[in-house]
This record gives sequence, C-alpha cells and structure tokens, in this order.
Amino acid sequence: MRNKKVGCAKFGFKMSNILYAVFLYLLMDNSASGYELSEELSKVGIDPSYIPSGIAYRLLRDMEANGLLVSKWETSGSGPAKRVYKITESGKKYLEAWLVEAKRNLQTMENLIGLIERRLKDE
Amino acid sequence: MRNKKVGCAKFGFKMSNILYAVFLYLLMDNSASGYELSEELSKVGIDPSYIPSGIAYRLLRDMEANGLLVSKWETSGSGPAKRVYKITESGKKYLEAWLVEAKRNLQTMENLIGLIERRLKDE
DNA sequence: TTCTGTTATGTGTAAAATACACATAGGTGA
DNA sequence: TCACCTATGTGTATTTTACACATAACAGAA
Repeated sequence: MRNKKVGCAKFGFKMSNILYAVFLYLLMDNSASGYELSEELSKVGIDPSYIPSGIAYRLLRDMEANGLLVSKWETSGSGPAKRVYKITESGKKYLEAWLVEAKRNLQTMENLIGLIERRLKDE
Repeated sequence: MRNKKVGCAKFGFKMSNILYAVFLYLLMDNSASGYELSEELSKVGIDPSYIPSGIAYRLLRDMEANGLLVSKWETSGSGPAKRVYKITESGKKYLEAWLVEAKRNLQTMENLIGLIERRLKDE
C-alpha cells in the first residue's frame, strides 16, 4: 500500500497514551525500573517484543518530564545501576482521566464495529 | 506536554484504518461522493467536523489507488461535478479483514481498561 | 454583470508520532 | 579476556496527522 496521509485524532486510542496508562498501572503497586516494566507488559496482555526497549525508556523519561513519575538511581544489588520509577499524585490523576476517556473511546469503537458487523452479516 | 516519541503500533486502532472502514461501510449500500461521505460520518457517530474535508478527499484517493474503490465523474445534476465512489470486491474483503482485526483489538482494550478500572476502584 | 454564497474537489507543508538501528556500560562466569 | 546478560540510552528516517490554503462550477441577489 502506498503512503497514506489522513489526519484527525480526537477519535481514538493513541499508542503512546496507552503505554502511559499501562506503565502508570504497573507502577500503582510497586516502583520498578524500565527494564522490569518492559518485562511486565505481558501482565496486561501486551507482548513485550512489540515494544522495543529503547522506546520504553524514552517514554518513561518523557513521563517523568511531564511529572507523572519520579525516578532515582538504585546502585545496590547485583548488575548495572537501575533507574527506578515511582508514580506521582499527578500520575494517578492522569491515569484516572485516561480511563474516563478510554471508556468513551471504547464505546465509540464498539458501536462502530457493531454496525459494520451487522451490515456484513446480512450480505 | 512536551514532544513524545514512542513507536510500536501493531497494537491498536489507527485513525486512517478506522476511516477506511467507515467509508467502505458507508459505500456498501450506495455509491457516493466525497462530499456526501463526509456528511454521512454522523451516521456512525463521528462528528464530521473532526474530519476536515481535505483529509477525507485525500483518503478516498488513496483508497482508490489501493483498489478498494473506483470512481467516476458525475456531471449531471446541478452544481459542480462530483467524483462518485463505488466499493470494489477488494474493498469488501478489506472491510471484512478490518473487522476481524478490530474485534481483536477491541478485546485487548476492553481487558486493559477493565484491569485499570478495577485497580483504581479499590484504592 | 458582478458579487456572494454554496457545493465540490483538491494541494502544500509543518508538526507529531512511530519504527528501526545503533551506542554505552557494569557485572559475571568460562 | 572474551562472551554474555542486565540495564539504559540516542540518532534519525519514515509515516501519520494537523492545519491552512487554492481552485472552480453554478445559483441567486443586487
């Protein structure tokens, strides 16, 4: 397929936002490093190999820059130092707001998919 | 929020694909012009003002280039000429395949949203 | 007859998001 | 000392999305 240029979000699920939510969710219980978080993606049904580690790290740094997380270096333990992330109050608020919007988007997609499914069934 | 660079689709709903599906769905019943299709977006719960007309036209041309639609000029009737689109067999197949994938993605999102909702509830 | 509004189709390009590949470095054990 | 595992990060090309603008036929009013 050739190049597509389309435009217009406001409608849906954006990957970066989904991953924001996933990491925030995973950090609700315990602090964790980027490496650990990447591995824990399978807990929410996402194949970790879909998310190259470089991308996860960049995302986490952005989340920290946006105040959703804070990090500190952990040098104890074996192996190289880890940057361990912890969720902030602002991060929790973000997750709550994301949930509200995601539920609305889910509803829109359900309606659309339902329409199309019914239309294709009675062909 | 500052610039985010994230990566990794394979996971979800891409706007252009959703609009492909919506236009194909709308064209299942009747042929229509880009202008008409833009207005009919409200039929599937999408506010037409979300999709600037320039974007809809470009998308339809792309869909034709990809063999999902065919068009012809309609000069009869009043007002300027219309490019009227009709769905192809390939377009129908695309829509069917989209539906299967969309249902899977919907399921993934439902699971994720459910997890997060339950976690936030018992805070 | 020209000016304004409506229908109708398109293009150019800046900005943002995504994909892919590469770079760095500490520690462990053969 | 070399390979391997853990761990974090950067560079940049490509693709997607957003926003603004350009074109043109026709209708009706001034």
